Amino acid sequence: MAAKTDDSGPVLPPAIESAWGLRERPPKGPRPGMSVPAIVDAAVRVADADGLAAVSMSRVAKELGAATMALYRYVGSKDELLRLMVDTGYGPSPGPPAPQDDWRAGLTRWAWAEHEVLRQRSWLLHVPISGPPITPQLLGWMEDGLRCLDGTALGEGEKMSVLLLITGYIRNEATLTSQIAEGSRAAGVEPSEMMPAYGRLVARLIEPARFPALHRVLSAGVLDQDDDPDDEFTFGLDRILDGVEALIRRRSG
Amino acid sequence: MAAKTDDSGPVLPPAIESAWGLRERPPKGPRPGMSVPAIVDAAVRVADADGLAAVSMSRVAKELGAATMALYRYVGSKDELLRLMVDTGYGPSPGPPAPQDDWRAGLTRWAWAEHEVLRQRSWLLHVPISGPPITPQLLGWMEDGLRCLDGTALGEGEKMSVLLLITGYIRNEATLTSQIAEGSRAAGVEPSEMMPAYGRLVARLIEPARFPALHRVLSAGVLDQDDDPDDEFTFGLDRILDGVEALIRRRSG
DNA sequence: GCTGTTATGCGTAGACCATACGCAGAACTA
DNA sequence: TAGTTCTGCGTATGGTCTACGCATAACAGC
Repeated sequence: MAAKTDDSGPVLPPAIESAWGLRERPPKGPRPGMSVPAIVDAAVRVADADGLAAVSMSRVAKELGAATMALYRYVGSKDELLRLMVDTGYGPSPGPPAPQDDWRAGLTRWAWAEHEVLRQRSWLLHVPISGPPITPQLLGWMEDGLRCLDGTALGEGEKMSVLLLITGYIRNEATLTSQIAEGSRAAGVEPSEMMPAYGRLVARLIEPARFPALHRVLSAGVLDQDDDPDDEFTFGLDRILDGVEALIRRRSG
Repeated sequence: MAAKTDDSGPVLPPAIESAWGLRERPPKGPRPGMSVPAIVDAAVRVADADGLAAVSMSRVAKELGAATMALYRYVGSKDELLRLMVDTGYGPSPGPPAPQDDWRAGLTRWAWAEHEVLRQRSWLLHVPISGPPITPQLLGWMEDGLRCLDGTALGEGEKMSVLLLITGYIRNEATLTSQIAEGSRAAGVEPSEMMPAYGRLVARLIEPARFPALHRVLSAGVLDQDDDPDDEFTFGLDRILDGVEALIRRRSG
């Protein structure tokens, strides 16, 4: 977590302060042989290649040709490194909404951008997040999302709530999708066969009398057709945006 | 993950089959000194008391007065134990909707039930879930949720999607809430002071010119008032249900 | 240029963790 | 009674994070 408090408020770990550019190198002592960004980049490279589980301090150090313990001069703990990895992994935010976009078009574009990041870097979903965002790029994403709601009749608190709602949805959807992908790889099943296999398994386990609704869903073959995962994403997103739209209309009227 | 496949489809790990009551004790050999449920209960007890991080095989074994390796006669791996812990941790599902409830009232009650479970057992959120539910109680929750949508004009696939949307929202909301609680404990800050402290920290970090929308939210004091977390939950849930309602109306009309 | 201060790189070691393997003995069948 | 099979679990392997302390490098001030 972030934060001990002193008179000037909560205090950031050194490595995160340096991500904000708030830290100058002390004039004395030997020149550092590495840098926080180099370490974070190496860790991200490992995660991209072999998944988050492969990210150990020794593996990252090896990637850099350094000794394990050398890293601890730059990051306070592995948790801190993970936080910085998330910031780098998300990358720069997609930018403010285009001028011609209304709030819905803007948020949709924003949502797809996050969706795309999580699709390409599913290890981001496995990082145990331990608090609200405090790193520069993540706050950039938040800023750009909030801007989409500029000009709506929502209160500031409501804008934040809406954004939380949407980003939560995106993460959740991405988590489910990546679980299917990882599960199919682990079981050696074609990704397209994963949900049908799951459906058959559940059908064998449940008694129709005790699980009538579930049985009906399975009988309808819902899990057998492998529809485009993007359709599923669009479905949920549209439901949520419909709900937000209803709220905005109420506030406007 | 679940599943190797043979002719009869995916196959369950033994301990999970036994959770479905599909396994009789072999007639030979010494009588087992423990049981899968006893192990799972002990693990749940540890998680309830000291969090998921405290759940190690040796700690669970100690809880039972057994040797670490003895557990592996009952569960195939720690992952399997975690899966069973989730099933036990969720507990029995809240039951089918009351007859007088419409879909919205039913789903609202269902959502609050899951919300309550996750509030009391926040370690459930930290279990890395590795696939769709295959344990009895979890499928019971799914069944009861689906039943709330019986009688609506939604297709079976849409019902499932709606349920996924809602349960994802609940988990997400609970995750955020528990992060605040855990963060405040870790930092030694009053829970009610957590978000204000976060607000002050971000306000110090960001330049208003580069983060105008975020700055506006902070200036509005959104994070300073500690509103009832239940209100936040209600807000998001109502947004989503509004969206679902719009869909149902469209399908009906 | 010398000395004191401070930071870096990193080796060692400790405290955990999951779990593969194999053996002794218990409880059943034939 | 002999054979089979399953349980309990001791031992050992290889992995994790990270606390600590030492040698060395680079600067500041005299």
